[in-house]
Amino acid sequence: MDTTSTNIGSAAQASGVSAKMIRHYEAIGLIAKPARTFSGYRTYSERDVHTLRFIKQARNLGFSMKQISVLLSLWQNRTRPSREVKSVALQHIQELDEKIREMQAMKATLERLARHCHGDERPDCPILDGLAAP
Amino acid sequence: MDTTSTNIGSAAQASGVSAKMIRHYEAIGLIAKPARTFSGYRTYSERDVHTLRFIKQARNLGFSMKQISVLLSLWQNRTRPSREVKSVALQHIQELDEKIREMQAMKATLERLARHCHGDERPDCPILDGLAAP
DNA sequence: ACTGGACTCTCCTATTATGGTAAGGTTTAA
DNA sequence: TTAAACCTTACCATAATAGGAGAGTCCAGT
Repeated sequence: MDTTSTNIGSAAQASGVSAKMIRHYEAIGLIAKPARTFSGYRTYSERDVHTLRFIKQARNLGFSMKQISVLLSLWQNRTRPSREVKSVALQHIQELDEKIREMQAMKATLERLARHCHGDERPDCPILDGLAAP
Repeated sequence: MDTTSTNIGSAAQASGVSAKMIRHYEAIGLIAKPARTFSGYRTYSERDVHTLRFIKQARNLGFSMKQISVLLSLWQNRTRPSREVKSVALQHIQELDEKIREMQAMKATLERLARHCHGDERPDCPILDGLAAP
């Protein structure tokens, strides 16, 4: 293996994607099957590692694998219209926003219930009452 | 089956928990095994339906099944200290808060990237650049 | 040259909560 | 009586990640 090619362990180290997940991404077709050494070890070029880092960054921003699949092909397409990239991003922003709002609503309800709960030895509890209410 | 006992379909209807999930909750031991008719149909009392509604409400507030399991036994324990209920609730609020913050951070980053993306026919795209950056 | 430890391979299992399907038995209303 | 609508169990699937088992490989130190 030359200097510009590494095995899965150091590709994982360098990209922040676990070896386990690299194999998984290969299995689901997100990334291409890498070359193998004579003995069957996967080998990754710096370009491959870069791709993995791209995936990792996208995961860190909460994109789904499907979205990442789209982003990857746009990234690798030199003639993409940036409109398409932006569309994926905006859609994800909207999804995030919805989830954030849902969770904020849950949190607000819970805080209201918790505020009225003594939180001591006594058994009466507005939180349970709230959950049991119709 | 008398008037105070229903089959799984109407218990689902009345509680908002799908029949599928009712069976599942039984399988994982969250709820007790219900009585059965001679022919094997599950029968649910109003109390059972009330329990299912409790579970549904807790799910709506984002509690995990494990947390709901705890909440259920506290609910059914007349001598519970409300402190314990409040503790579960506060923990969940904290979890929600963490997730909300994570998603807000993602959203902020994405919005920053998207703001600088033309979103037209041209291929250059700060969003992809951001994802590809080290 | 040998050996042990670190690495890799594939395959299987689990997670969380939910939905679907299939094949078969039951109840109910017309 | 029969057809629709219900119920039963037993599978499989989802999304993304992690863990382990058992077997093979690579390398550094002896």
